[in-house]
Amino acid sequence: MSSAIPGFELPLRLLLGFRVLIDELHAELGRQGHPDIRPMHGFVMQAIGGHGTTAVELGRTLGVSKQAAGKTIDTLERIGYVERTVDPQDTRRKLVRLTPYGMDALVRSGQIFESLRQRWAAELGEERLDALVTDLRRMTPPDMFRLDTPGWFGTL
Amino acid sequence: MSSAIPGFELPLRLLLGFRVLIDELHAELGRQGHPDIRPMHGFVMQAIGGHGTTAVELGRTLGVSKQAAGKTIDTLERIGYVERTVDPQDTRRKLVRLTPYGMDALVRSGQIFESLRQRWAAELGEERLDALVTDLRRMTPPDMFRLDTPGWFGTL
DNA sequence: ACTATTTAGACAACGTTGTTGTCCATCTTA
DNA sequence: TAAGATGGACAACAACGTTGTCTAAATAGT
Repeated sequence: MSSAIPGFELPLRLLLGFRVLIDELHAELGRQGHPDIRPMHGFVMQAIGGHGTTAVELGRTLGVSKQAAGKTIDTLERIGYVERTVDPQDTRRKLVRLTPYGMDALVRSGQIFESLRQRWAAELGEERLDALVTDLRRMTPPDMFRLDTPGWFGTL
Repeated sequence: MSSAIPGFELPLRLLLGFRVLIDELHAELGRQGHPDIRPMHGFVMQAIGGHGTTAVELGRTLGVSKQAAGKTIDTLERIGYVERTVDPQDTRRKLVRLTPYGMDALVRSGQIFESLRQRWAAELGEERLDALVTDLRRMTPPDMFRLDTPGWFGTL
């Protein structure tokens, strides 16, 4: 299309593919009782994981400051996806844990992603989809959790 | 790794692949005389294209408000990548055009993307890379220029 | 031709999310 | 026990998005 130079297409298609999956995820999450969740939140909850974390730790995982992580936690707490509890071992720390509602969103996200993957497999064939993921795995860093994308794009 | 559910990997790898390419692009652009350019700017300049545009038109292309497009143009103007000229046909309109410096960045971006693509081809094989792009083209919308990604991610 | 509507752009106010700097309480270490 | 490191909160600021309002200019309708 408008980009005559073929090199432009590779990054754009990667981004578009990501967008399509995320948009479909959130459309479906909205139908399944999670209308307020935003793309970023899924990443953050994935980073929080099942065993909980702290603001500082979360900031490190996401590649943002502890203050930014704290604000995101504030938001997720406000809409009911996480809760803060004190750490009896270390009174300074506040453990951030997913609420049952948050766990529900995370589980559903996994299921929806799974069904989206199956849709891609039905369209492309399991073999080619495997090849695609395998090739991407080969060209990308091994630690999937460099999720500092919010902010990485967009800031001057 | 941490995501036990395989469906999570597909979107993350797509995003990671995009990130790797964009990060390498900007590292190289920095070396080639464009240290101040940001990921978003490449997209915007690509959207502006060779024949110029206006703030309203640019906003529509990028999927943001005309005010947001105007602010981005302000920034690009300040750092010397675009210039505004009046439209003699319509005195209300201000045509936004790439400066020679901006054109240089766009041309270099194309060349760098091209060499990155070649690196991927060397690693994966031309055939598999073609298959990857072909498959992504199949699963993504045809209009590559829905570049409203700045803001789409990240906002509550 | 005159008026009414639409359109382009500028300006202001505001919300969100990131940053850095500062401060205090608490844990760790020497 | 004293000194340093760490977790978290608070404030100030910057970047970038939004909506609303306003003016000037082009276009449409009568």
